[in-house]
Amino acid sequence: MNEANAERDYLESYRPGDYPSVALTADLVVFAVTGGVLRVALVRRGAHPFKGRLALPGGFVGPRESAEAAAGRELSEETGLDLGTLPVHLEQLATYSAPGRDPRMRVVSVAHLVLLATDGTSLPAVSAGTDAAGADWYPVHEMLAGSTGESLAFDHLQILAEGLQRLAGKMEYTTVAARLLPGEFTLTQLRTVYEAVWNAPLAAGNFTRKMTPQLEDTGRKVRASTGGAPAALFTASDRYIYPPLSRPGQE
Amino acid sequence: MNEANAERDYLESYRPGDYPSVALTADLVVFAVTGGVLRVALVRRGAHPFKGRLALPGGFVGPRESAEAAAGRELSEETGLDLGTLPVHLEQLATYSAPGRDPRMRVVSVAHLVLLATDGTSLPAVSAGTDAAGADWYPVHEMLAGSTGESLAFDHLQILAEGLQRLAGKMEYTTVAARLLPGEFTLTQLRTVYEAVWNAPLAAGNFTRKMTPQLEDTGRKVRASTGGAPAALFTASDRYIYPPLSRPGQE
DNA sequence: TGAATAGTGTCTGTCAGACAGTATATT
DNA sequence: AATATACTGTCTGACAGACACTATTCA
Repeated sequence: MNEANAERDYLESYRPGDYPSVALTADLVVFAVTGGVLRVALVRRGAHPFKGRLALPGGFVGPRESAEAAAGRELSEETGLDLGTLPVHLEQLATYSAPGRDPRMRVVSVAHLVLLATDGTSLPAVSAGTDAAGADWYPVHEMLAGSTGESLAFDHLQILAEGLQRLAGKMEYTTVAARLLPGEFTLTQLRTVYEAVWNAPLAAGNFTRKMTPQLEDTGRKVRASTGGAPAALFTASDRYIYPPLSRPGQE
Repeated sequence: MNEANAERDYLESYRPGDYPSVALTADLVVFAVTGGVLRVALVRRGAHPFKGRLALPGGFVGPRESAEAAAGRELSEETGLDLGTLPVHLEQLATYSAPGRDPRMRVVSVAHLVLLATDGTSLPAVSAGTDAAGADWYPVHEMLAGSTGESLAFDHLQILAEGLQRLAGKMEYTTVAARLLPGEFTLTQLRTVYEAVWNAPLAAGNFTRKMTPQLEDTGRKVRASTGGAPAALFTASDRYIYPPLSRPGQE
């Protein structure tokens, strides 16, 4: 009997044993920037445990899908956004598996970072999914500073903090911040995103000088509406910035 | 009935439903540097599927432990090393959940990055665990270049590649490379680690100048054994290097 | 003394940070 | 004209890269 036959016979005779099994969920840290403020989509829990508390949107990973696929599916179910049409950035953050993190049962969560493109003024409506009494956008830095009076369910505050850390760090050496803006944007819009995520002001002139060679110039300019020179429109391809941007207050 | 009672009653009446469940494993990317070469611990599979192929060590996550705890447990079971005594670096890498990645059943793997401290010349013995016909150390860059003639089981080649990428990247802005060395080490030893991981030579003089202020000087010097000036001994506390080191060939 | 290694000094080009100055638009 | 915004120019200090040089050990 050759190896291929041995392998096929093995697979046919195999019966899953009593391996420890866990329920797997995909949780979402969905970021968007409006009004110069970084915001995260949170749902108000309508059921126990943590009834009435805010939580990250998420749901169970199906038996025939990856965690990433589940995250994308949850995103469209909760927000009505379609990953296929919109250029939505989705990446895996980390997995949270501490025993007892969900008082009901053994739940392991694969957290994902999602960046929604907005024009900087309006936010897509988030709809409450199952088990949720409502959903809305909340300012990230205020949530983490605890100045909103709201606390998050489960270990979701930690997940939110690590999501922000990932985004803020990645913006130093990539152009991923552009995923929070429409396909074409001005340098001022991009700088606003950086300032919202880093929660620190940046010098406009130096930002232009550093960022311009990292972007594609469309050659067109935006119609100036507020008085002032018309700004050039850029597009971004995901690329590495080298040497990286320096973040104020990091040292 | 108040909220606390409602929550308690809910938990008591709760019965786990038919949520999709998965088997969860913790896989290990264990790195060590000897002879100026970055090596990874791999086991030879003794059972189907992928019998005879090399694979990352790992095992199931128990019902009452986190993925990190399982990774530490597997590490001592497979290598005989104790996380409690040795300063072993362990961090989560990523979670791999593609359906069909294990032909037997639904298995989701939380991969972990482990850095073992060595003196640069000898390697700790790795013992084969259950289901393994053997275990040994293999050169990472050769494995990834495919020049060893060995191929890895499952999606472990991708996990290995992402483990190397994480380590190489983190070494730019932290002193984590010191976790691959004993508690006290010389700048030449540390530079050797950088060169092994980055697979590129570094200018010794400039490396010293950049690295020295990031480390703690013990004030003592190593006994020179090869002829040459005695090198100063340093220790490292995990800290951020700002601005980061620049990696040759990154641009 | 010669070889090998550790560490410092020096020069140059690049770039970040600060900020002034210029250009182009709206009102 | 006044004002607001976009962008460029300029200066300075810091630092990376290259490399020469000195210092300290072993054989």
